Amino acid sequence: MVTYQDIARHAGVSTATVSRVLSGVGGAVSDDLAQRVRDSADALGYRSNRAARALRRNTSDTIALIFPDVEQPFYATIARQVEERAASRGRPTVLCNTDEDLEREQDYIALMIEERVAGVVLAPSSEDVATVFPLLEAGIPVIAVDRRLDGDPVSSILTDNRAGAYELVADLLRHGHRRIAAITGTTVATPSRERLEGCRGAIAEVDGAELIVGEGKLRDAVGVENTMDLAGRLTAELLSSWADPPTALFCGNAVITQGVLRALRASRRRVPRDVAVVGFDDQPMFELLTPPLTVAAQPAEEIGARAADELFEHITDPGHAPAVTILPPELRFRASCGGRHRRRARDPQPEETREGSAGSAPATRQRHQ
Amino acid sequence: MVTYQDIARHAGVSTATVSRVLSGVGGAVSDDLAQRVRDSADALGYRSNRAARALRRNTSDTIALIFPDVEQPFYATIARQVEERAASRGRPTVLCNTDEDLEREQDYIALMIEERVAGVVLAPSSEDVATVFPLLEAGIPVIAVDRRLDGDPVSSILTDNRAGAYELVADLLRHGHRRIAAITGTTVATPSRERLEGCRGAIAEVDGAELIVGEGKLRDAVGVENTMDLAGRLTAELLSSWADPPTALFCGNAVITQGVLRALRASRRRVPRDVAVVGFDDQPMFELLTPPLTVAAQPAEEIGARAADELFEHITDPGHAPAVTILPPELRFRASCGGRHRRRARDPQPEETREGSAGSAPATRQRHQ
DNA sequence: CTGAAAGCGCTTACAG
DNA sequence: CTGAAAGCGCTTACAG
Repeated sequence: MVTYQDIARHAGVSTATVSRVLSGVGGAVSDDLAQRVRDSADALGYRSNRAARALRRNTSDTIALIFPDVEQPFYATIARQVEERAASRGRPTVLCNTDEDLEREQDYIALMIEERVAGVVLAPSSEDVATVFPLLEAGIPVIAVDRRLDGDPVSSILTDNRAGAYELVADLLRHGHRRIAAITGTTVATPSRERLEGCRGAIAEVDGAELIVGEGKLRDAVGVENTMDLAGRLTAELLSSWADPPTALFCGNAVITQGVLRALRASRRRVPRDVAVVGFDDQPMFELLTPPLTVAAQPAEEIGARAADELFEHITDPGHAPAVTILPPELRFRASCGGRHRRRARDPQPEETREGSAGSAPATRQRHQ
Repeated sequence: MVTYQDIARHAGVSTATVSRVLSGVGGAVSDDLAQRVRDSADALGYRSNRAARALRRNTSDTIALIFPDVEQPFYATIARQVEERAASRGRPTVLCNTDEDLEREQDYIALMIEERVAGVVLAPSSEDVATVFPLLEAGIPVIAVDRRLDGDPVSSILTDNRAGAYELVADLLRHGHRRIAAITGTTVATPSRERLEGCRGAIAEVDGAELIVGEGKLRDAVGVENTMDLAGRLTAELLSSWADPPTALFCGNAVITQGVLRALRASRRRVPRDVAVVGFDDQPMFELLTPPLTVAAQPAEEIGARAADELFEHITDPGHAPAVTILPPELRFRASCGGRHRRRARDPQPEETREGSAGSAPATRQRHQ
């Protein structure tokens, strides 16, 4: 193993000079010496030792991702964006999946502190600020994505969940639906809470409209397959065990949507004839279903890109003030709520797609002092 | 910051004893002292410093994932499995996306060596063994997934690509198709190469059958959206620019399948009436399409689980011999190749699903010395 | 601009 | 079983 010692001897300089040249910090070095150091490093086949650097600097270059589950495409996209930006700066990215388990979240946070990571992109499983205390205490910058924390102690970047859910339910109401069931995940975290608020807001504006909330039942959902199954089971219950079953379903995210659609297929129910369906989150295949699904698409790439950019700003400037960024979802009205877009499956027509943005475009940004 | 020094003073022992107790290695310690050390560590709120440990041991606990793209569900599933198993051992997992770019792959490997990672799970972008030389030279265990390297210098875990592709194309042939186009990604890596071989094998058994290979055009595909677009464009070309266009399409993976289906929808082509489609890889939504899609599903979870288990064995026992594990895909014959399963879209019936395993179940395992 | 030297927090022969 | 002490490969005041 080649060390600074070896390079210093080879180039006839001190290890301090080697460090200044190869790490790029600690002051200027004359062009002459710098070149000699680089040549010696190349000649000897030097490879840096990041552990030694991290020990000395008391921080690594690593960026941590703490998410519920990278198997969910929404988080995979964010992970991809952050990782790409970190890599371009020579920073490794660590991946942690919490499955919405608060204890695992705490364990991962402790582990990341032991790793002295340079920063964390976190989709917290609750809005309890205590979650991030250890990180803030350790002086590690945190950006929340998809979710926020009480009082917004750190920057958050998320979709306008209320607006997206409101528009989806409003579309169901416009199509005449009055009994609408919302199937969402754990309501402890931001998305379910805000999306339900959006649903309720739309419902409240129409006389006789009613929202059936299938919340909570998915609280123990772990993993994509399991979540789909639980969503499907809940769907079956809702549609069969009520004297007056809902005529439309609001699905809280893409995984739930898939579980719901699978359950409807299994019980031979047709969309939208038997029951209308709208969903938060889009997926490439949702457009190819018969009928195509009406959804609110989240700007996942932009959330990831902004999270990375903002995290690097906080790393560079620890005094950087936290801000909450709320990005508008893209409403994609297709044919799954019935009426307007309905057509015979055997006679496909080009689908009308009304695309629009909900919420105050392009983004709401709140600065905190 | 609390260090071993502080704990040693507090407990009235040496730092060597503290290390033996808290790291669990370096020899036995009397119960009495051990308890005092643990109590002191708790009392002082000790947090370990993994950089210091890594520097001293000359290896970190970290497991590295080097994949084309975690946005592809297949890799996300593997990442999830490995990460989960690493976490249960207190090991962080680093995520690297190469986009099949050989230079980025080399850069990531160099970075992982700088990190002194404990092991690597790699889906190499080529079969060139030179890829893993630096890792092997650095004494870092490597497991290849989804792909192999020439001469199999390291353990590999992958699907029986030939068998899966063979069965899919054989089903198309059984349905009377004779001009079949294969749309695959880069052919430098194992999956495309082996899947094409499987296609050719089935074609060769039927007189007058012909395989049109749409390979290579997707070589520069970067990212999920871009790959879908390129696959779609290639589909449009194949179906329109030929005097005698193919009547069936073999899609090399789930991303390509989605791009192909999107292009068929855009050009108002119906499956299987206008063109039959089969795909390697399954997705929850593929079953809900009209008609449901015939696919060869990969055991992604098992690949990830086995990769993790085998990697830990190599870390524990550096002499562990490399082995190639080939897992059978699950053939899911649905209705997208026409005939048998065809039904009117407005009159859904429970679909017949013939599930079977191709290849020599349960797994082929070759030991190398 | 450059170097000598201390030290980051651990681990590990070595001696007892 | 336990401790004194060296040292892993860097970085960084400090002095010149």
